[in-house]
Amino acid sequence: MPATILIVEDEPAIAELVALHCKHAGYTVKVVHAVLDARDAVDEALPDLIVLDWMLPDKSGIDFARELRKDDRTKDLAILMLTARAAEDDKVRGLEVGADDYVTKPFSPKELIARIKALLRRAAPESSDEPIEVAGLRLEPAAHRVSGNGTELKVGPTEFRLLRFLMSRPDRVMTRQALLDGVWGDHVFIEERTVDVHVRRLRIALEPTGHDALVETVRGGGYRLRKR
Amino acid sequence: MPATILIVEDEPAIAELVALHCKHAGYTVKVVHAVLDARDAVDEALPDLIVLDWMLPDKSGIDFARELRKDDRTKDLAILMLTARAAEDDKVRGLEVGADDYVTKPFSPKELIARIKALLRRAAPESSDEPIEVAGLRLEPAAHRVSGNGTELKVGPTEFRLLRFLMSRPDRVMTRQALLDGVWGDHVFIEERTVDVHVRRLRIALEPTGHDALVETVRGGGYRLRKR
DNA sequence: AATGAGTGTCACAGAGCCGTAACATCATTG
DNA sequence: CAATGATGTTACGGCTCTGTGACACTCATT
Repeated sequence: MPATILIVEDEPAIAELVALHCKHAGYTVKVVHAVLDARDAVDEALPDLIVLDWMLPDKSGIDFARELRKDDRTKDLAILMLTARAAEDDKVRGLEVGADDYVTKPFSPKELIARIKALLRRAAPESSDEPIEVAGLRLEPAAHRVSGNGTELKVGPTEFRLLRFLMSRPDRVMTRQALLDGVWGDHVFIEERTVDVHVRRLRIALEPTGHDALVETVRGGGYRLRKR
Repeated sequence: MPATILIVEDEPAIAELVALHCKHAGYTVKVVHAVLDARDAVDEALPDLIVLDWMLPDKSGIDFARELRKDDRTKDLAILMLTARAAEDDKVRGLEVGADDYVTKPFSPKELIARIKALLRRAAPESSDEPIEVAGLRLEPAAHRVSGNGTELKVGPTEFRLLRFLMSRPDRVMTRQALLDGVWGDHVFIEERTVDVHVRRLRIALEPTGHDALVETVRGGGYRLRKR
């Protein structure tokens, strides 16, 4: 049975574009243009995923996302936020208000669908604030703290996000592009080689643990965090 | 396997600039100056990506993009739109109907190439990421890792692809040409004997498993991976 | 203004990988 | 058994990729 997607988007052109691609991808689609209508739609039939614009006529998409997170019924609803480019990445990342993912406008339809699919596939939200433990490392998002084998590690901001991203998918080879997308955000123009430098900085930061080669290089592929 | 890029741009100076940078980045380039010519070019040889100017003499680039999206053959074609700065972001955002990304003029060549690279990478098809197990070997595409009887094996990039290809069709005799096509890609000019060398390297890589003759030679035929 | 941390980019060197040639060995055929 | 062709094995030059240190720039704090 096809998943249903609720699109909350003011601008008709974008709403139509998104709806078109979702339909084409085989999903059932419902479009509303304001938060008020969105509430009704959610009450009426719980969708599997909400594509939510950041800027809406009656209320901020963020507020609506917060609101959804508070309600038990919609607490685990997958939310994909649409943001304007002006809304800087850091801002968005800093405000992480419960959206499971976000896409900046203008977006590629292909990318949008890919992210929707990804969200629907994994029920578990990845940006949880729960501590992660992998390979003897412990990362606490809330406290912004990393420790390995009991000792606390000094990890810079970028390295922290990099490590978090790697730990969220241990044992999996991440291409430099994937890391750029996941750690720095899409639509950012940074040399791929820059990833190498931050990987080095991360490795140095992880040295006090004693374990070396926690972050492995896959030649021609990217990097991978050892699971154990 | 260089990707081919079709540039649809009226202004000669810009067309040349873009073409130059694309060529320099190793892509095959074709330049046309109007939508009419672009249609022919697409019909003749499907490009991997189109750099499309917003303003064209005979027809709007947007209309052409819409047109491309409707055709099944070109539905998933990567489109990078070039827009004048005058066309303000909001306008672009609103009207954006199928371009995968866009760059405003004047643009930095670096950014342009970065975006092109990103688009082409994203367009690359992802083959199944499920682990394969054959003859005591376990190959995990996502982790880019091979293990035999519990021990991890050190396998180079080409050998990895070779093994993956063989494991995906166990017990089946693969000619050297089939291996070249499947592992190296079609239309690659490489000596068939090179396959032999990589098969040897693969055999060496698989030695730690204890089992020998996992990769069998079929005289006059090619190679085959034993199923068990 | 000075300082220091954080970041992105670059250049260089070394390591690893690749395709090929050349020679050795094996299988098949007569 | 000799001849012939196919395959195994090794070595090597060239090239790509990665590690690493240095540097400039920004931003916040002093």
